[in-house]
Amino acid sequence: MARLRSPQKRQAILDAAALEIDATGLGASTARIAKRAAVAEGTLFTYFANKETLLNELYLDIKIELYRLLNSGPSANGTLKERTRHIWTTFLDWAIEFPEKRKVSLQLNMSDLITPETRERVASYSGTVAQTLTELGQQGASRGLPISFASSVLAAMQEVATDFIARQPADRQRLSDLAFEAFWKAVD
Amino acid sequence: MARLRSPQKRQAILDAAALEIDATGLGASTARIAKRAAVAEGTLFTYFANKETLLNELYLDIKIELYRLLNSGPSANGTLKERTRHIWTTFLDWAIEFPEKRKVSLQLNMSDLITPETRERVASYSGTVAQTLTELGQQGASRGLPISFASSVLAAMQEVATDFIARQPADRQRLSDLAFEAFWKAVD
Amino acid sequence: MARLRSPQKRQAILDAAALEIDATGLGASTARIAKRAAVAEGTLFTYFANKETLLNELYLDIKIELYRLLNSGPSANGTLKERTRHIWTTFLDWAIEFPEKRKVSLQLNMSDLITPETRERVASYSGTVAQTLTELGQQGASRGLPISFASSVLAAMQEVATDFIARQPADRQRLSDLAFEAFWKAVD
Amino acid sequence: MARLRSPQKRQAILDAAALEIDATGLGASTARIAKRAAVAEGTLFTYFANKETLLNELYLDIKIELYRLLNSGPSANGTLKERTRHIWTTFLDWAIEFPEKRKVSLQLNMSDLITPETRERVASYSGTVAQTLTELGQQGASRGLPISFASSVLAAMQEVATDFIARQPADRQRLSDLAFEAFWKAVD
DNA sequence: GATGAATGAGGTTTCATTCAT
DNA sequence: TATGAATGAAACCTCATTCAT
Repeated sequence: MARLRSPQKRQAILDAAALEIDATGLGASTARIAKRAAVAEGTLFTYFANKETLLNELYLDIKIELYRLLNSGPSANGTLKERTRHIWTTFLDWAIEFPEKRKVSLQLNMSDLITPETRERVASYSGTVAQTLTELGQQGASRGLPISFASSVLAAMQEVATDFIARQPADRQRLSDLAFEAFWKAVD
Repeated sequence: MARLRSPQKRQAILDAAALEIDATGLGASTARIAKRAAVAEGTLFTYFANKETLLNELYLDIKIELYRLLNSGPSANGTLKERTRHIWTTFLDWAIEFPEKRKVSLQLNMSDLITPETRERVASYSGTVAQTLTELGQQGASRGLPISFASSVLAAMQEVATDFIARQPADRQRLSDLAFEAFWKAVD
Repeated sequence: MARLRSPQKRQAILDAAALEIDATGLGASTARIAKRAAVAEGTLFTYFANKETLLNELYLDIKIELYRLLNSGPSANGTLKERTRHIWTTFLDWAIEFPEKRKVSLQLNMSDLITPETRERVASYSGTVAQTLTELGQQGASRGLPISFASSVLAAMQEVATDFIARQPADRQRLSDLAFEAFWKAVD
Repeated sequence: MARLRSPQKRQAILDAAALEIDATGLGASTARIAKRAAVAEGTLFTYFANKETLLNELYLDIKIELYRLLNSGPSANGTLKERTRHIWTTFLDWAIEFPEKRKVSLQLNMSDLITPETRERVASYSGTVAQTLTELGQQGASRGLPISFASSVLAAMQEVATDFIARQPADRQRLSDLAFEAFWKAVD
């Protein structure tokens, strides 16, 4: 048997890519990513066929991690508001802890690089969160609006809240609470 | 920089840049931008010192145009809700009419290319809109939140609404109305 | 007006390509070709869109020059044998004088790089030579063989003769004469 | 080099190399050759010290096989024409049956990769064919020409005939006969 | 001022070869 | 011996910018 492909090395490349893209944008060079991951330039391409694939895998990796967090905890139990609140809090915790992942995810999402196939793969990891978001879209206030409208508003307001908390970390709890209540009034 | 020969040529380059960036991202080459603007590659650099400057000027140009629209109409009169509604509608009209400008503005805003100076210059064009947004941030529901929170929520929900209208243009009026009311509940 | 693209520079690149390919094969790098032509690496690509195009243009360039030589002189006059003999001699002179062009032409012809379009363009330069070769293919000895058979034999024997003359340059005239007579017996 | 484990594996690599070079030229990568041979990338280098060695061995392998065929059959008996005709037919059969080997052999022969040592080793396998070719070169028509001239013409015309037969396989026998007679007139 | 050819650094990717397993 | 991950030089090509015309 030859050397095995190392999951750690793969992850190191993904992590390096996130940091590098955070620092310099989607134009971040594969050479710099490899260097930051402490592998040779060519090694990157034994783990990812090309840069586009690397970026898609990075997006998937980030989203899977986020969904795993969102789907943990007291999932199916609780009222809709409680479950939505859990999503809200979990997302904010993640976004504050890993600002580079959040930023990279947004940039990749906005770019034309993410393939429909990757989006499908991402969706397959949504788990019980999807059910909560669907319920959210069927509430009274969303009458006449597409089902996914409420979850889009949730995502948008999470981003807003994250931005403000990042600027005023000391007020984290209060900002999170107030922003969530504002959100809830919009969709309830 | 001396006074420039042809304002039309300058604007042609900015317009071409917006279209090209919309099509291929911030990595759009100056050569392609020049070609689309029907000027020589070198000419671009007589109007803009370098690519970064071009992108900053493009951002400024887009924002100025948007602010000009937002500040037109029955500005100071009317209730806060009416004035906010005017902003909402005007933005959506603009975003639907010029999707490439909206997209480019978002991409530039998220990138690290826009300098603090540019942001200041942008702010200097905000006009009476700023007053309305300030009032919005001082309303009851925003108690305890930063003043700019409400306007950030406004911007975020405008984006969400634009996305949904872009996908269902036939429902434009209804989606706009319902989304605005949802927004208003959040901040009122 | 800006600087004009220089035909000399273009030709310098083609010449450098021929020498470089002669020395190291079709894998000759564009960097080395550019260096030998005394232009920057990037300059090569302002004259030729890519390496494949460069090689096709090189093939065309070589063939055009050869056809120009073959079509000069007392073309339409003389017997078929005299005209064929003119082709024979002219080719040998060229092949001995420019061995690298001959070799590169053979290598390119054998590779899969030359497009049908290039071959058509080459054919359009064949001029009166084509008429002579056609007549050659219609002679008695070629009965039952494709028309182009005789000209293929001519080309093949020219190559053989060139090889021997290259190894025994002192016997040039005699080898050429004897080889031509051998050829003529084959097709007459 | 010690005795090699598996002659089959060695031959599989050589066969794969021929096919791969036929498909993509001398630039064919060792990785693809190994893959086609169903061995690991590194294994290729346990059988051949490096790529250049592999190509030399491939050339030798092809030539040995061809000489083995040419030297089979009613070798020493028969007239010179009959023996030459045997070479002619045998070569054509081989070239039509293994077009990729013929093409690769030509490409390698023209490249600068084949060492003098390899050419010597090839020559050592020529067997009784060498005698026939020598006799051919001593015939009347070749007076004044190098001894090897006739055999070079033979090889050249075999190539021409092969090309035409490849394009008109239905006329194989007739084309072969006529072309051989044309050849014979040249050297007899 | 306008042009676009010229530049060479830097981008992505391939590749022959090595070497840990 | 066999494997295939690891390597980094080198390949082709793009690009922002300069500058001769």
